[in-house]
Amino acid sequence: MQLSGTPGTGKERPDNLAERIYQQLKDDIFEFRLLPGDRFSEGEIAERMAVSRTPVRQALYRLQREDYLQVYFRSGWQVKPFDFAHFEELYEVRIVLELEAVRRLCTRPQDEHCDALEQLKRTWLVQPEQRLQDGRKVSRLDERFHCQLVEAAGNREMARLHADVSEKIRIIRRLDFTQSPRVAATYEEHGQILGAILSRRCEEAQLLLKTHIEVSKAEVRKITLHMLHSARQRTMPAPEVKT
Amino acid sequence: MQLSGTPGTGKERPDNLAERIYQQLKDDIFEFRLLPGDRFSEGEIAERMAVSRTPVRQALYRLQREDYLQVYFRSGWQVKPFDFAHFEELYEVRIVLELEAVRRLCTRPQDEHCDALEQLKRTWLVQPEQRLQDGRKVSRLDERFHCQLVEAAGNREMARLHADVSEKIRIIRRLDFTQSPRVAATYEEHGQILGAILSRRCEEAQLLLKTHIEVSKAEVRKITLHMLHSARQRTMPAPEVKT
DNA sequence: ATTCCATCACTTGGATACAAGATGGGATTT
DNA sequence: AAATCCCATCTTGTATCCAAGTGATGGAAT
Repeated sequence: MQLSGTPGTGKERPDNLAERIYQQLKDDIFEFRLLPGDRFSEGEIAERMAVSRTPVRQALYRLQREDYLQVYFRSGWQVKPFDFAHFEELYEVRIVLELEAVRRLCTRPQDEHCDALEQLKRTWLVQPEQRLQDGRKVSRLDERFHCQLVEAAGNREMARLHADVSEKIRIIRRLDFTQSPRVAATYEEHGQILGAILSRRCEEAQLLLKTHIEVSKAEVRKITLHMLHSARQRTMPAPEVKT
Repeated sequence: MQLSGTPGTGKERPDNLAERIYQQLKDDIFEFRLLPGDRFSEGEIAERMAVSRTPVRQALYRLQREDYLQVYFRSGWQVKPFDFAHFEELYEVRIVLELEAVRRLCTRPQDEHCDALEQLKRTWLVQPEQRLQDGRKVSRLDERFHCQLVEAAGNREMARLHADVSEKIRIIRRLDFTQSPRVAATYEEHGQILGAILSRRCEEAQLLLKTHIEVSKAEVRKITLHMLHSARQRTMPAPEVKT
C-alpha cells in the first residue's frame, strides 16, 4: 500500500491503448469521417476498434474536455457541431499570442533564438521553384511556422496554449491551402514576416503577421461557409451549425 | 445500436461520481492536504472516497491532463512538484491576455460592457471602511476581478484560457493575500485600474495593470520560497522543487 | 559484510459484469 | 386517426476481475 521509492526511472507507458484510440478518433473528426452532429455510442467505437469500452471512454472524455465531443447521460455521444463564433475567437487568441511572440523576438538580446529563426528561414525564404505545392504539406508547414515563432519567444506555457489553439482551428484552417494562390501568398507573407523580425522592425512585423492571419481567417470563413452550403444540399439533414 | 433522435432534452449528468472526486482531489492539492511530491495509488484514493477505482481513475487522468499529477506505469501516482519557471510563465501569459482585454475595453464602443464594469466598480471602488479584510475572500475576489475584466472584453475563448491560467496559479497566488498591506494595495490598484479603463486612458490602464500583476508575482515568489524553505526544515525530505 | 536472486505483495491498464435510466416502437385506448 | 402507455433494448456510469509488470524484502551464496 505504501509507495515510497523514487520512481523516475524509465516508467513511461509503453503502448497505451487509450492514447491510440484518442488519436484515431481525433483523426476521424479532423478527416470528416465523423461529421459534426454525428451520434454514436461507446460500444460502437469499442467494437470498431476491437477493444473494451474502458480505453474508449478514456479517449472520449478527453475529447469532450477538448470540446470536440459531447456526452448525454445514458444517451450516447455526439460530435459537436461547428461553431464559427468559436473559431473566430480562437483566431483572435492566435493573433494576440503571436503578436506578443513577435514583440519578444524583435526585442530579444543579440544572437538569441537565432537558431530557431534560421531554421524557419531555410523553410520559407527559398526560391519560388523550391516551394512545396501540396496543400496538405504546406498546411502542416504553416502551422509549424506559427508555432515555432511562438516557441522561439521562449515562454513554454504560451507556446503550449498557442499550440492547443492551433490544433483546434486546424480542422478549418486547412481549407485555406486548397487553392494554390493562397499557398503562394503564404510563402510570400511568411518571408516578409521573417525578414521584418530578423531586422527587428517590430511594428512592421506585427502588422504583417496580423494581416496575414486575418486574411487567412476571412478566407477560411468563406470556404467553410461554401462547403457547408453545398454539403447541406447533398446530404440531409445537414450538420448543425451554430451562428 | 443506432442513435438517431435529438437528445438535447434534459439529459445532463445528475450526480457524477468522477466529477465529485475530481473536485475533492483538486481541493486536496490546493489546500496542501496532498503535497507536491506525495505519492499514492488509485486503490488508496478509492478506499478513502469509498468508491471503486473507475471514477477515481477518470478524475486522476483529468488532473494529469491539467498538469497537477503524474502517473508512473504500474508504479503509482505523484503530485507534481512545484515548478516556479512554470508559474512565472503562466503569470506572463496572464499579463498578455489581460493587457489585451484592457486594450479592448478602452477602445470599446460607447456604453458597451458597462454593466460588467459597473459591477466591478461596486466591489472595488468602495470606502476603505467597507473593504473586506479576510485574505481568503479578497483572494477569491481578486481572481474574479481579473477574470471579469477579461470576460468583459467579449472573447469567450480568451476568457476561458485566462480562467484556466488563473486557476493554475491560484495555489500560490493566494499567498499574496496573507498580509494585510497587500490587501490594501490590491484595493488601491484595482480602483486605479478601473478608473483608467472607465475614462479610457488605455496606456495608463495597461501600465497600472502590468505593474499590479508583476508586483503580485514578485511577492508570491518571495513568500513561496520562504514557505518552502521553512517547510524543508520541518519535514524531510522536502517536496521536490525544480528551478 | 555484501551481492545476487527469487519471491511476493502491490500497482496500473484493460476487460467484463452489473445497475439504473433513456429511447423507440408497437399495442391499446380515446 | 391520434394520443398514450408499456416494455424490450440500448446507453452510460460504476464495480469488479484479470493480466502484466514493478519494486521492496529477505534469504542464500560469496
